[in-house]
Amino acid sequence: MCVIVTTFSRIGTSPAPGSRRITITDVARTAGVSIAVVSYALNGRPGVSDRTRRHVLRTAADLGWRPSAAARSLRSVPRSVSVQAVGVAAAARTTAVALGLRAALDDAEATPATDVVVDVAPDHDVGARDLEHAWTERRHGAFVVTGLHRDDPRTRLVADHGVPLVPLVPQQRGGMLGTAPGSVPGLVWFSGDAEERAARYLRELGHRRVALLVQDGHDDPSRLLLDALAGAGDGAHVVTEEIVYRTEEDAAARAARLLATANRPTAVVADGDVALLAVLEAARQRGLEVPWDLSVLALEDSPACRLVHPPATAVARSWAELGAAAAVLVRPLLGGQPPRDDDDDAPAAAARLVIRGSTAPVPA
Amino acid sequence: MCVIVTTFSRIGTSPAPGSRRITITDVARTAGVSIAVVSYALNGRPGVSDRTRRHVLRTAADLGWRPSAAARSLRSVPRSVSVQAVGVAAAARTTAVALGLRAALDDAEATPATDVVVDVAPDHDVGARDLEHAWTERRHGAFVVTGLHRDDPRTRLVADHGVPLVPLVPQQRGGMLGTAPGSVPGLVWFSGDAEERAARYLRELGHRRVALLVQDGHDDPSRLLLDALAGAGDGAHVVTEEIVYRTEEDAAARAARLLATANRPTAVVADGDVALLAVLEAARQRGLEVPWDLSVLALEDSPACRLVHPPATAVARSWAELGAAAAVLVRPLLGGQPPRDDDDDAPAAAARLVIRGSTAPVPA
DNA sequence: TTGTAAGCGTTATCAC
DNA sequence: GTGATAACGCTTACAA
Repeated sequence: MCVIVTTFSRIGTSPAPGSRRITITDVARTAGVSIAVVSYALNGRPGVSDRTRRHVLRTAADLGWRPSAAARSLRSVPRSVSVQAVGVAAAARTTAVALGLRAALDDAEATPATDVVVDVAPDHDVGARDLEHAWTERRHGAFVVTGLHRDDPRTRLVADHGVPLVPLVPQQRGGMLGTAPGSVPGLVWFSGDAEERAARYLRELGHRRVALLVQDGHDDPSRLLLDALAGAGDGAHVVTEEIVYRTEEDAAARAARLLATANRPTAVVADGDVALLAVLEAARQRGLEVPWDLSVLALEDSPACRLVHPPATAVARSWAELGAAAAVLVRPLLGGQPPRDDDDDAPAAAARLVIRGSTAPVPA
Repeated sequence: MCVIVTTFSRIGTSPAPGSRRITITDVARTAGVSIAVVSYALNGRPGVSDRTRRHVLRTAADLGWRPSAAARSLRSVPRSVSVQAVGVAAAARTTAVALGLRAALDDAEATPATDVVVDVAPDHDVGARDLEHAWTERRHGAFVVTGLHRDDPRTRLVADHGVPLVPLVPQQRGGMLGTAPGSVPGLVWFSGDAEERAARYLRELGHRRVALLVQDGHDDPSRLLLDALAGAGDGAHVVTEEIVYRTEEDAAARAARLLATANRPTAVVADGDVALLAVLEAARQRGLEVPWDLSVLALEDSPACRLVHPPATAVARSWAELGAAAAVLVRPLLGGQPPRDDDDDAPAAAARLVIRGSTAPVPA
């Protein structure tokens, strides 16, 4: 990034702590050119002879020059991206997005390196405030958000403050967000119809009473699933029930209560590891054997899905892949260009249904 | 933060996207004072009359002024902290640290708000490079790291580049890091002797063959536990075995193999959710009943520990609390002061052993 | 108590 | 192709 540092001249040359920064002025003086030339050379801009450019690059590397993020941001769009995580529950997902994004951005031969950071907010409202502040303070050049839901306070930011938002939505296009009034430009979404396939799969297995166990305040690919379950096809009516939990204790309690009801669901959809484990434990307590007495389907694949018994059928979304796809939208924003408006070729990552052992036909 | 914005005058006044930033110059002009006065007033510095200060604050709020992070960082230490997460596995923990830290930093009446971000690196080496770059580019004022292990490349950064590091170590003081050659100043650690208590507990239950299932490349509170298990007390010798896994598949395979051995351990210590679930499933497969046939102890409490059956005995560390404790060391760094050297009153958070149903005496 | 002005390290616009 | 030089928004001596 920035400069391919031929580091041999710096071996053991630990810059005395507290010593003055090395600036392009130093590089210019050492190289015997003006700072303008150094700037051009360092940024790979035309207008410098190749000889000079090489010389400058060499000098900068020898001196151990590194750009000052602050000075740079003072004039142009900051070369950093913030990915927002709302709540600890979203940590793993957001981390994956950040890793995918940084890998994709690094790929580019683009000289100036970009920094990808995660902003972690306790809830959606604080998250919205975070974004507004970070943007008005010009801390980052682009803001990636996940877990947008209908009426998410963060949606308004793009209209109200012009925040360069890149929303990642866990659903295929045409979902609620694409058509909502506060529609946001520059969406990135998952391709494929994993939720619909999951719904069809459950229907085909004969399930007619399905419950969803979802965490409070979370985005709802669950809604897509509900719609798909309800939206007939073969005419058979599916009774659905959405159960919202807050803590894992709560999840356990609700799962237990759910399975204790007279006509309990024949299938339960869990929105994450917590819900999954809660359902499995509730089933065990009541002596229900998964999948024969109860089918369980997870809406987010994870190591836990693969480790529990039986391994859980799950919708697998590669958040890292989605983060990488987001790079296409992030890059122009960092270049100071306006967000793309043509949804048509919005980048996407594939979501798919992974069938494992936790789902089976309804017992006869 | 910064200013208590009496927002009534901004209702509906969405600053036209693309409009020029509001700077202290604007505030100064509107308020009819010089920019120096505005700066002093805004930063709560002495040298401004109360009347003027209120007037300036009021004007800034009315105008919707927000500081420019870049311009500020250009002269002083950036008012932002980076918390580094190495790998997705550390995501939840790091997120908790960040939340705790930001809560603690917000608490302070300190006028200038601080931004806490998470830097997520795929591995320790990239993490070290990240830190070096972020520091030489002066992106943040302080860097919090967790999961330091012996010979961690990041340890050298403080000596080599003067990086203002605040390491969080998951052990009580006097552990390996405190005495290692590359000793780092300004540690924050957990108080209490949870690992030793865990070891003592297992010994008291009669366990003499204990295995540890730990992820590759992770920090080792496990080592503390091993030492404590080995370090006698009652003379009885405890045979320990450390098993390192990489992926969750690997964990499952190794757990299965471990329990299939002739004289399998009577207790297994898992370093996280993945290891815990792997062991539980391996036990189930072999028809071993936890805790009667096998005791399981987790080295990191989590929702999963509370949801599995039986609920897992675990060492509970409040990473959020530790993050909050770190604020004490972070604050002076953001003020441009040198790191504290007196380990003596290093802040700490409590780690404790939570005994649940997954551990029991060795069968007679 | 307030104002003026010199930086901070870049980028960008000019002349040369 | 290259070199001065003016921004960028803020902090901080120092002068008034």
